[in-house]
Amino acid sequence: MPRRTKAEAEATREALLDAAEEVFYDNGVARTSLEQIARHAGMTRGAVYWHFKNKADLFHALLDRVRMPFEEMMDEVRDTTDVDSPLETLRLACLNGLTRIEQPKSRRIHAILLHRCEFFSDINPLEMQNRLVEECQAGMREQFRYAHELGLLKPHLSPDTASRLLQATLGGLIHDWLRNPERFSLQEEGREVVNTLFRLMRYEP
Amino acid sequence: MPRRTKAEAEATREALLDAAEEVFYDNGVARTSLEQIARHAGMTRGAVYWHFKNKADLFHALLDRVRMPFEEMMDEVRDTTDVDSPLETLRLACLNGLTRIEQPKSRRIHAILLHRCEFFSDINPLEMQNRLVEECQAGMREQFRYAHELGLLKPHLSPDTASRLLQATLGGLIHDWLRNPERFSLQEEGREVVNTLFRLMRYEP
DNA sequence: TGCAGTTTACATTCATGTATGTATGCTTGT
DNA sequence: ACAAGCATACATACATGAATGTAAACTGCA
Repeated sequence: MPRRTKAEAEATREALLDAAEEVFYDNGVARTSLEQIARHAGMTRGAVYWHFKNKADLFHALLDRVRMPFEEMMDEVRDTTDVDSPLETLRLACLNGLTRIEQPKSRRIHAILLHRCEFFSDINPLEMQNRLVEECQAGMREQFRYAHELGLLKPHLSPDTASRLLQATLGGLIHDWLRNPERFSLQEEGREVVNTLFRLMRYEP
Repeated sequence: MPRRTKAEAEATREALLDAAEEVFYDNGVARTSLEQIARHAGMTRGAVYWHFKNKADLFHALLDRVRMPFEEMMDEVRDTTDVDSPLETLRLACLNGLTRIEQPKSRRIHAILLHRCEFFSDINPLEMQNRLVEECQAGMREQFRYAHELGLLKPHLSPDTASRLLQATLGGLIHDWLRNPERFSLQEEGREVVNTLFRLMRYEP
């Protein structure tokens, strides 16, 4: 019995994406068939092929639902708090990122992108990861340069190295946690690591 | 034309593993068929099925060729240099690790494990990664505790946090680099990041 | 000659894409 | 206002190709 109205159709589209997200997360992208996804959403493959061109198209649609650019996170911090130090803004944005990635939806998507998909058809997850990372890196470097000009960084700590260090640490933290969320708490140990790193980088006479 | 002697058979086994390594690296594990691997080694699937039970078995054999435990790296450093500070030993071991992972063989295997395989049949790459990481983490924590007792760590920097920080940074660095080795040099920027982190953690009156 | 090593041939499974069927909603002419 | 006709939103059926595993045939050393 087909859904008819526009709203209902949109609902099944979302249901299919939700289903894909869960099944991808549980079984990996390569191992899940469109049949599995459809069944998990209470539909058949016909519905999938109606809403999406193919598996790759569905995958793109999945990622589009959760993308959160770095710059927006910085802006968000600046809007909601009144710190004027770039280092503090950056630190809060990082903590913010950790919190976001704990949300089930965001967490599943990132886990899929990082650990549960290889390249297939026209999709290269490594390129996607790279885009995210480089964008993030650029934003961080800008803040660190600003902090450097203000003399807020430890002497002999170049903005470039600082941004690479933070980038690596954050990336590693998220990788590790997504790989096994039970191993440690992002909100406790994770924040502690980030705060510690900033404390080490900040110049205090 | 079948290979006959034991040595020749062993050679084709290695050739098959080499082929698998390359094709897995280029196309991902899921997307490569045993046929592709065999052809790439100048053989047919029959040879593969003679030497390995199936794809999963071949995959295990691949990983077994390059495993390098953390403890051994620490021992290696202690043997070849004469530093008595745990922090220095640790730092050198890390730099050592960066150098090792640049070797084509090691680099390909790790890239496959981190970025080019999802779970399939009885294989769960995430578990394998976890084993490596936890083992490494335990070793680092031990060294940091020792350094802490000797008063070598910055005040307010707990050994646990320090080890988590280093672990995350190293992991992130390696992830980032393996994802796109052209983006930066492990030997230059990578070492610089590690050295900087140790400089920040070390206590110097 | 027997057997380790390798090829070839074959049966099976399974996912994909597409074509077709169909029921419902929407629109338009009157 | 209300059918007729068309578009939408699916389900079903089928054709295809690709990968797997296995069994049987082959080949040359021992």
